[in-house]
Amino acid sequence: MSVQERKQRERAERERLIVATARKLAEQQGWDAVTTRRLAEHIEYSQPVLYSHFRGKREIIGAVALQGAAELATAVRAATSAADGPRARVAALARAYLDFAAGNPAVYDALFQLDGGLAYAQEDTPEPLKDAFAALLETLDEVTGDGIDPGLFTEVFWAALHGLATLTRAGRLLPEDAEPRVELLVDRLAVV
Amino acid sequence: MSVQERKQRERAERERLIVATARKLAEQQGWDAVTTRRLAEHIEYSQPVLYSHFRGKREIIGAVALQGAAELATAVRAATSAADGPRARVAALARAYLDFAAGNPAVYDALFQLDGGLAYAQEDTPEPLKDAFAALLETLDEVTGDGIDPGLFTEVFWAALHGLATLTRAGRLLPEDAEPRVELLVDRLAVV
DNA sequence: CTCGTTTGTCTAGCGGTGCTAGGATCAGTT
DNA sequence: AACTGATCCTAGCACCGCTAGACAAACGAG
Repeated sequence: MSVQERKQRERAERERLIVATARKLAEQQGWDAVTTRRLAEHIEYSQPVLYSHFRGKREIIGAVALQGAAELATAVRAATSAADGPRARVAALARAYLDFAAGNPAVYDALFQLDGGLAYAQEDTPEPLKDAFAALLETLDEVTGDGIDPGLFTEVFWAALHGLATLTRAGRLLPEDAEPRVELLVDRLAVV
Repeated sequence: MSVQERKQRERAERERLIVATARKLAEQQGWDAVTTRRLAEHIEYSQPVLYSHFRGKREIIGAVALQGAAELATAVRAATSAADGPRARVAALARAYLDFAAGNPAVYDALFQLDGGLAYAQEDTPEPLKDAFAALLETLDEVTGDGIDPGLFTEVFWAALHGLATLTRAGRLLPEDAEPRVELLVDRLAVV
């Protein structure tokens, strides 16, 4: 019995190692550099071992994405809870979101840019993803305005943030004007 | 002399064929299906011929992107010029943009999602890209509001549209509520 | 303690990718 | 008619995600 437990623990530990290594590698050199061969070499196992933990590369990306969703939710909640007043909370949320995207580009890609095989906006959406959306909604609910569904408003606000994050990171927007963009977005979208 | 001209014409024709085929293939089966081998087979030449026209796959994607930018600009201008009043023009712009993204997903990917090796937001940004941005700015300029730089406002509005487009296409947002989202976005962001 | 059995891991290989070197072929010129 | 240069293709490189099958280590039973 205890033998099985030890083995299970070791397996779980190795799985964590795989995800952490994939994430580190992606953060350092981009997801293109995260090949199954390189990943296997870094964890000091052979390639097929990866497939005893995950169905394929997609699932590994998905695992990193779920980690990222949890961290994003935490970051957003930490930022909003430290701000006073609805306007300040929304601005803090926006900055926290964009900072997360800029600070963890590979994780953000895993979440929203790459195919991690995760279901979104559905019943079987994994909990961390729902919770990240909930973290946004908690604060944005305050500034939704009359007659508007808070969920819909959150979607729109989120889309705007996502657009800013991705266009900036892809070089389509210059990062210098990030702050005035946030100010404008918050001033217009949020009903205070 | 005339011989050289004919050859040049034929070369240009073949280049158009490459881009058109890449685009069609991408639109039908996604960019993943656009491999140099498949593309070469479709144009009935061998693989290396592609490399006598383009540096690599990136540049082919870039060529499709430039085509798309021109069409996007045209679509936006057509939609806005058919609408009466600033509010209606902005709403028409938003719908035209999102329709374009939904109707030409592969082209939209080439433009904003994939690496086509194009420069953005810089001096040497290709003309079609600048012009597509200009097409947005022309209409959004009217509803920017006092004290705000129209360019900055256009960036923010564009980012919001881009977010809606990409999140919807990736299954992160359900397409059913597209219209109310547009309404909300226009009502809040545009100063009429 | 020894012997099957099960479990785990690795080596080797499949079909695919983007890209390129080098030889063959064909057109235009003299 | 022979040369020359442009043009194109065959073949191959190193890499990709993924998997079959051989092998070894660890386990439980007698």
